[in-house]
Amino acid sequence: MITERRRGPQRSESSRQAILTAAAHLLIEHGYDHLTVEGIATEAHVGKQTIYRWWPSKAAVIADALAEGLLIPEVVIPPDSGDVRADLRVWFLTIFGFLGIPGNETLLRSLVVAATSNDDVAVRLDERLGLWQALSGRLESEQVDALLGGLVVRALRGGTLDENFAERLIATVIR
Amino acid sequence: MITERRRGPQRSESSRQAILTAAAHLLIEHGYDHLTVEGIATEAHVGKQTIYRWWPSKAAVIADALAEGLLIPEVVIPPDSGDVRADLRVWFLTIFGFLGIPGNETLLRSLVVAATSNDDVAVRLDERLGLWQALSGRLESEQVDALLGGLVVRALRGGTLDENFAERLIATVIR
Amino acid sequence: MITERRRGPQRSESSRQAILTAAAHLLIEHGYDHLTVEGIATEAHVGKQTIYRWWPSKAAVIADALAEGLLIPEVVIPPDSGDVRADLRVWFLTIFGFLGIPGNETLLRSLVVAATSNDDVAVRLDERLGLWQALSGRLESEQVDALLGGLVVRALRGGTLDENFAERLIATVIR
Amino acid sequence: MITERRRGPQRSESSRQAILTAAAHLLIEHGYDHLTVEGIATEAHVGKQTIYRWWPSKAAVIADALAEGLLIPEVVIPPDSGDVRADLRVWFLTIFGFLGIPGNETLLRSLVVAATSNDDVAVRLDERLGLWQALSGRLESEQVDALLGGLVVRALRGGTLDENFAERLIATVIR
DNA sequence: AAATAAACGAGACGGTACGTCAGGTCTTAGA
DNA sequence: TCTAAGACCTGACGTACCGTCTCGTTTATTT
Repeated sequence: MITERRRGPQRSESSRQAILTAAAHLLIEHGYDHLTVEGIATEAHVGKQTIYRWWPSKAAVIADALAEGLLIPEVVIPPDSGDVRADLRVWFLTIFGFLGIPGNETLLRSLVVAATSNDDVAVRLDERLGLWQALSGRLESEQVDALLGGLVVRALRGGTLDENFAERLIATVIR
Repeated sequence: MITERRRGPQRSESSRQAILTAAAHLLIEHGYDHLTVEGIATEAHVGKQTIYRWWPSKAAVIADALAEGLLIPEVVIPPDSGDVRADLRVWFLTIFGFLGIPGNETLLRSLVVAATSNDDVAVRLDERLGLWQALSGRLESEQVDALLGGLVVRALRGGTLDENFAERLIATVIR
Repeated sequence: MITERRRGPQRSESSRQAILTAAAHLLIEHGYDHLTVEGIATEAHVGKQTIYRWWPSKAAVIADALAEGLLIPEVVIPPDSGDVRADLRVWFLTIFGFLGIPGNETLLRSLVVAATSNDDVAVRLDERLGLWQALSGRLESEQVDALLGGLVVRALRGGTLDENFAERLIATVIR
Repeated sequence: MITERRRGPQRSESSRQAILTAAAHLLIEHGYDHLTVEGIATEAHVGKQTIYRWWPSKAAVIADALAEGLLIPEVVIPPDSGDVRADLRVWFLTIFGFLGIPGNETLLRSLVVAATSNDDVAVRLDERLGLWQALSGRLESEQVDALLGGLVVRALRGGTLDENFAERLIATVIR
């Protein structure tokens, strides 16, 4: 197979990385509103045009940063142990651990806003959370909606996210 | 007892109404981003300062517009018929009816973004949706979270919102 | 007569002065190209919009700075002594004195470029030079053209501007 | 004598021509400001670097375009008939003919701006106009300055350029 | 013939400035 | 003293070009 290569300079991988890293950092630090393309460009030591050349909007940059794992670490998707409730318990505790880190509640709000405004972000966020992959075929879609939605609503309301809540939410939705 | 009245003109009720109406109209028309204080002021034939004098942010204006019922009509909260599932079924269909109106999916996104960014909006939105009032004492909090979260996640994903989905979500969460 | 006054704040005279002063300074310092609206705004401690609100282009700002005498000092127009050649001799020497100051040859180039590109600047520059006022009615228009044009062409070519040249140019054109 | 030839391809004459032609066309069409190196490169189907490799600035490109006769056609310099005034009359009418073509007044402004900003352009423009060649040794330098300057000042002011004006300017300066 | 090197078209890069929009504050005249 | 109007400074938007640099190709001269 012939790899068709353009003539002329290739896209700079180092700039791409710098942009995504800067965007992730600024999102975590200052939130989605307050996130500016100029700020990203400055922090990444990059021209603004280099961002606009490759991404249509700052939301698209965030979507890529998500996909690269710069915002949410790889969620451990437990192997199918056969016991769905046990698998879910592990998943919830992982998420809770992440959300328990100071500042990450703000990050969650930013990501919800971004995902609500931009479908790409929504898709990447879903991938990151890994709930669908973990449960594909093992649960009905409305069960997944209820689990994920219940978690997010609880978190945004500032409710406590502990083992007890996980237990009760799982018990509510499964069976 | 003497009612202490300030000297000078009082707050103009007509301006207040004009501002809330304009804000609601512009939110529905153009979405939460693209909603600007200047735009509201212009549409309401009001000085910008008149907005800033009485509200700290555009989110606060939206919170008031919500409270006044300018964004979501009064949700019919069915009387406690004794049958929680039947009551929920009515509630879901009312909400689905509202979300089915063209443009209201965009409004939902705007409201989710606003509520995620601002607690006042979140509180007013909850009031409007009426789920908590309807079910206070009749369901566990994680059940309400699961129902509301499930609905919102489904709607934001663009999934179909019909009687069948309501039925299955209710069946999942209750019992 | 009733002076109809707008409601709201008036134009800030201090900002206007700061803008014109900054523009004059930057033009003298760096030349017409290299003169930027952003630079003027920064030096004048003024928002860019305040410039764009009142002037359509940087050329218009320069036209006003010229009119205010911030670029070329009041040219002494000698009273009509009856002897046109003597009056012209004084005028030329005044101009030569101005052009002899280091940096002012660059300023001349900037002004010629600005005047060539923008009619307002041309009119204000003419006013400042005062040749027309001084000689209205005493010379034919082609004589004035020849005197002014001859001076400018000579100056732009870098030719020496001294009493001798003035004498010869006057002798050429008058009589 | 050995012609020292580099190894590798020679400068492309077709690219050089395309660049000068494009520059001339764009200058005539859009004026000196609005003339961009990128625009020239695009119109000439040439890489930007090919321009920067051979010319230090866009002014230098214009100087070459002038020298090639792409902006001002060959001015017919009348043979020395012995009658300077008659020779000048012919020269003026030729120039007036050129300036009378619609769009060429704009071109004149562009050329004056370019010549004022860049000495090479000034030299090439002088060559093109041919006034100096025509009159070398027959007139004093201040006479040439007065003739050329008078013409340019008149033209830039938008004054009419006709036989009558030529006659009077010549009469003013010669004798 | 192979190796070498410069010129070419394309266009990505870090930047500067553009002209516009909006934010939140301040000022004025009128009610 | 509240209001409508709107000027002010600030800062971000998305675009246009700058002048430099980097590719992969083409072409002409050594070796």
